[in-house]
Amino acid sequence: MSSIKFTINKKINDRLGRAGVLSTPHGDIQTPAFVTVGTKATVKAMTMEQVADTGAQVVLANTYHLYLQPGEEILKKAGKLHKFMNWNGPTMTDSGGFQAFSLGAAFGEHVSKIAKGEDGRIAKQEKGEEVLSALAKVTEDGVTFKSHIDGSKHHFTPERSMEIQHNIGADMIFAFDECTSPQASYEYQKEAMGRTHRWAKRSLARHRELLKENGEKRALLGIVQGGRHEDLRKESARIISEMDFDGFGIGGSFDKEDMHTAVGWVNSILPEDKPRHLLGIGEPIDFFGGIENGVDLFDCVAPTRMARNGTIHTKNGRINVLNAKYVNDFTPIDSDCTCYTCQNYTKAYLSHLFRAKEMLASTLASIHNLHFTIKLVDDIRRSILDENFEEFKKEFLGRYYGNQ
RNA sequence: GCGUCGGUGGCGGAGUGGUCAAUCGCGGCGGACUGUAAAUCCGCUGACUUUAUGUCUACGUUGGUUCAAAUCCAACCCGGCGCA
Repeated sequence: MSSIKFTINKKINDRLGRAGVLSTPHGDIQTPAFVTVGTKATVKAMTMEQVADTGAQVVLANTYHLYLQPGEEILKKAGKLHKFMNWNGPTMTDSGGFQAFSLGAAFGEHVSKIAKGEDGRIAKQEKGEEVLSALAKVTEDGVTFKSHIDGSKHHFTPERSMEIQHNIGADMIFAFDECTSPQASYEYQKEAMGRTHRWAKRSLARHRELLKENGEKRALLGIVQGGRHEDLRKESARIISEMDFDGFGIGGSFDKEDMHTAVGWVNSILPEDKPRHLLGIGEPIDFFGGIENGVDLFDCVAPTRMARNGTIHTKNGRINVLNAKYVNDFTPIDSDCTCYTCQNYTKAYLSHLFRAKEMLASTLASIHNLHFTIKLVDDIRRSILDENFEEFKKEFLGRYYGNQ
């Protein structure tokens, strides 16, 4: 029996989208929901009380980072992730599979998992070139990482990822997968996808053994890959669906233009009664496209990373508070926003903090962006329940992107 | 007053006869960021325009040496330090 339970309360007419509740051992998540990223068991620049105040329901940490520092034994001794980081709500961990990409093909390159326009350069991995700077190397057995902290070598296998994730102790964990570059060829995407499927099976097997051994409650989500190719995405969705996962992640690379179409291919195949998590996606426009195509959970570093770099969301689009025009702007970021930052501080003050390189700048901006993002997904959820998703989508997108 | 060192772009500071509108850092202006290698990274930053292997004005001031000076010489102005 699964340790999580997913209930659908309402669907969008003629679409894959739905609003529901995902019950975990540490509480319920109203879906669709944005999952706050706290990679190293901390949401950068914020205390967990501040994270909770933004409306966050669930936090996701990373296996690779916590394995390197402070190490799984410390997490275990601390009483697992929840206790260690002082977060009593639901948690997730990513498997380390994304680092096969970010420390591998993407290392030292200006490549994101989202390809924009005709970004069709050939990836190094398919030219057979050893990338001198790469810190990750993929084989059938797993991924060998060179620590970005001290250069030491570490080998991750699906089995090892499961062991570490059980030691970290999140409520929902992910199968070990390979995230590929959008620049990779069809052949490479196919090869990597096959490997991810074999790793999914191994992850599931080891996860089951560990559940028996430790008697704990933990859900495992399998990950669909296949890049931007329809046949691969559908094949992956079919194969991963056939395995007995508690839920699903949709990972890998996309073209910005047809990301949501690709998500739709996958979600029309995945079983309807289990939750789906679109990995690493989180710009405002993406939530609408993802949700109407059947996504229940999103996680993304964008809100907090952009905040630390001075880019802030407003209902009228994003702004860079470092721009000269905000030096003398004594109004809040967003007059309607109910977050702590908007209730108490002005753009001029944030501008000053960023220019002076004061760390409070990161904190205040993160509070706002996180609140904005979480609330946006929550508003979409409400619009599904109120049966006015389309109106809300049109209104929000018109205002947010219309002024750009 | 004498001696001595020094005066370079918004600031700090390279350069010590030609390839110098002048390394670099800071500051300024703008951009990027999508399962966090990230409080990071990338442009631009004398003026003008047809934004170019383009024109012009620039290295305290004035004059000189030289084919050629930010770089050498002289005087002057200003600043630091030392001695009176």
